[in-house]
Amino acid sequence: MKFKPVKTSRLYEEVVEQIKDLIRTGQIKPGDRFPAERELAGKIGVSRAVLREAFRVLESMGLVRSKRGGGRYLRDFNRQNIYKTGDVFFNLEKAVLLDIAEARRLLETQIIKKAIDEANAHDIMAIKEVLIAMENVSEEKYRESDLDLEFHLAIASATHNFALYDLLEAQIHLLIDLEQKHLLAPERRKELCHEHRAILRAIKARDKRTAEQIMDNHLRNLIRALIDI
Amino acid sequence: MKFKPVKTSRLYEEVVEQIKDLIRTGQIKPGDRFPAERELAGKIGVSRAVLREAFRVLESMGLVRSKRGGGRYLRDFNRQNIYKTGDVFFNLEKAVLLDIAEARRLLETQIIKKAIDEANAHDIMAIKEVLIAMENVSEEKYRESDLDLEFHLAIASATHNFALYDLLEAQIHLLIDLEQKHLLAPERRKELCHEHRAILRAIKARDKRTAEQIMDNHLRNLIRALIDI
DNA sequence: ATTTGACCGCTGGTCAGACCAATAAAGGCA
DNA sequence: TGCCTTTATTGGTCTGACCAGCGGTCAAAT
Repeated sequence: MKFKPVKTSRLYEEVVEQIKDLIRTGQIKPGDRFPAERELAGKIGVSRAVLREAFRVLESMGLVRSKRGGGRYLRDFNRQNIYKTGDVFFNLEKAVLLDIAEARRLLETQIIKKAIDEANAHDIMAIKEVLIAMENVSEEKYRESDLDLEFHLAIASATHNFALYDLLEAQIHLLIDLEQKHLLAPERRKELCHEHRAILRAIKARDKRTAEQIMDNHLRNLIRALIDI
Repeated sequence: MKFKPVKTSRLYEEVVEQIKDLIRTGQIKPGDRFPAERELAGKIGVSRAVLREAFRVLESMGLVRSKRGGGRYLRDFNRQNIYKTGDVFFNLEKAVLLDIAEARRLLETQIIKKAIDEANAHDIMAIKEVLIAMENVSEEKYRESDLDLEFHLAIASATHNFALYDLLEAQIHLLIDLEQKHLLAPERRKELCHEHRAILRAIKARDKRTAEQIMDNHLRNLIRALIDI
């Protein structure tokens, strides 16, 4: 039996999203001042307390600066740690995405080598399972799931270094909507499976050079596709 | 003239810190329930509103789970993205620190190569300036500043890829108290300058192999020191 | 004896209104 | 013109109130 996710009943979360939308859509730009607390609360239709809770969260993410007596301002967050800001940037500029994808490529070429050093039979089995699932699952289910990403994370997991895992996870998270768009074409899926299989083979053979090379190429393809979008 | 950090005039921030302390010191362990809102507010001596703002922040970091009618619980955050949880873990276990340091090593060996590809004269000058400052600054000022870290960040900056920069910055931030402890011995400082100078030389010569090798060794030293602690 | 359902006390969620403190702009004075 | 005072505005905090979900109690129904 499967049930649907229950709706979140937290007002402040919704408010956070609304404010993030203001930022995303550029209705408020870095340096701009937000409407006064009381006014904004009235417009959104929540109490001051709820609005403040929302702003606290944004504040702790470094997006907003509050000045008593002054007002609230959107900080200049572009040149700021994107990994804390999180999912504000749903539509990152292309140049930023390219940077992230490139960083991921460099990261994963290291991860695959480390994984080959550290992986045990159990790890390899886990990777294999993800791959098999990806090869055999129905078109529809594939579209719903992140099997491609899971494959990469399974490898990161095999490093037995959770810092590397977290790093890659954060990286992938920022690229996720992109992947969804690009990686789901049926013919691309076949290619992916092919490349994944080759990677797994190299891992099994403990062949670092080959594995690194395939992984590197694998991710360069992603970057190339990104450029074409 | 240097001044001490100004005391934060935000109550909720202080409360966040207090709660983090509860977590750090293990007075509250994953799965445990927090005291009821009203009770806790009374004990800390703040209003409910302030306490709630603090919990919102912790909640948005994934540390706490609130259940209406149930209570607030500390989540099981060890197996969770450490880069969002941030500075909760001031005293990370050694194994975790080793993971982070290792991840940093792998990251920086990539960064240095990328930097050599992308650095322009201005970037190199910036790196050089940090190095010179580190060589000439007085013992006392050195102890106060993060010149060693700045050197590494200057290199990351030379990649012209801000994702890489952010990644390294986050990584370093997690190790910062460690560095402070270890890197400040006067004799170690000389070594560091020596190694840094060699790195800069390799960058100028666009010699990737040498640069990578020195950097790798540089960071392996850090890891070794970590093990000895 | 077991199930059902109403009830009650606890918890977090939300609200409205009040006052304080820092800020910035308007106004007054030299 | 330039400095100082005043004042309206803004965020910061507190209080007390009520709502809504959760879990246990306990009696009525089966």
